[in-house]
Amino acid sequence: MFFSKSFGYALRSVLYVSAESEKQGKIPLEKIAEGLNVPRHFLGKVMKKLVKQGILSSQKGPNGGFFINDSTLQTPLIQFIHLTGEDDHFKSCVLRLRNCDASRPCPMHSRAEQLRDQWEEVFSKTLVSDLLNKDQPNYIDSIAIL
Amino acid sequence: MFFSKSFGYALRSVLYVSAESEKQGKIPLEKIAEGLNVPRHFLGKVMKKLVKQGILSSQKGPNGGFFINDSTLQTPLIQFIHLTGEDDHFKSCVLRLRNCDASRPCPMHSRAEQLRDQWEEVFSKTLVSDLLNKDQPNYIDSIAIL
DNA sequence: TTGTTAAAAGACATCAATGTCTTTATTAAA
DNA sequence: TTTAATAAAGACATTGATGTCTTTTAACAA
Repeated sequence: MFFSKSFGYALRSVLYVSAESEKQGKIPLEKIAEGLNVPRHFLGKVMKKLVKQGILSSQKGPNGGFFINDSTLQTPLIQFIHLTGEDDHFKSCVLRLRNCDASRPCPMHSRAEQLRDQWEEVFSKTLVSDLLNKDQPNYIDSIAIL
Repeated sequence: MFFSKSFGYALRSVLYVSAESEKQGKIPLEKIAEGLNVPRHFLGKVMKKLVKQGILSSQKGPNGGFFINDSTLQTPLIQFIHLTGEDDHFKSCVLRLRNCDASRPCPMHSRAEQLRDQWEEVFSKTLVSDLLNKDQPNYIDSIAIL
């Protein structure tokens, strides 16, 4: 029921950049890492994936940094699961049995399947924009402290 | 949405011992490890915890092994979560933020809380006996292959 | 009592996720 | 064109979960 740290870093970073880029333009890694209290270089690797996957854009050089693009706000959360390679959270058996499926269900199969399907639905239908609360004055605080 | 391997080993072992102990008496570690296709010595550590926690009993020496006790079949699945120290699956923030709670919710808080509560309820209400299907002739097969 | 069996315990190995540090590549500004 | 800023990439370290191997402890049987 737990996703990786990388997942959390990725989602929080996108929310951070989305929220901050209204005031400022591009946000450098340094600032994201400080703002979210996250290890800088490790975050760098996560950001790289976000850019490769097209969720964010980046630019090198002076005044460079990360910024949102046309798809950023419409990104469903399940994309962050793909990013961190945790897709099996929605597929694989809770007991980690290989040949557990509808035809050969493990004792937990049906109970777990319902709950997993609900998670998958939430993560497929919820978009980044749904998590952005621009009315909340201290929105950044809600994603800041690790 | 994923629990540890230890969790799976523990639950499957208890189901295995419960099912097998009808025919035979005590089940030695060796046989459980073979029957479930699980690394023997690692399983030994998991079994030790199951005994310490009172979910199973054990006896050393010739004809010894693991066997069920009065509480085994009435054990709720959440006990296996306690065993493997994964309680935070039901408590902690999906984004792993420390100060995320009802008063300072992260953007994922409410969505995740509902789903986590449902998992917790299933794991609290489902007992080992609910997963034992004695009518199914090849019940062991359903928990056997890793 | 002695030997054998099996759980319990401990020491170490492996692996993946995470984290740190350094180097390279690219872009804008001077 | 040179320099500085910044993302990208790579090498290595750390840590916790998992796995293997050996030693110790306890219980039954001969």
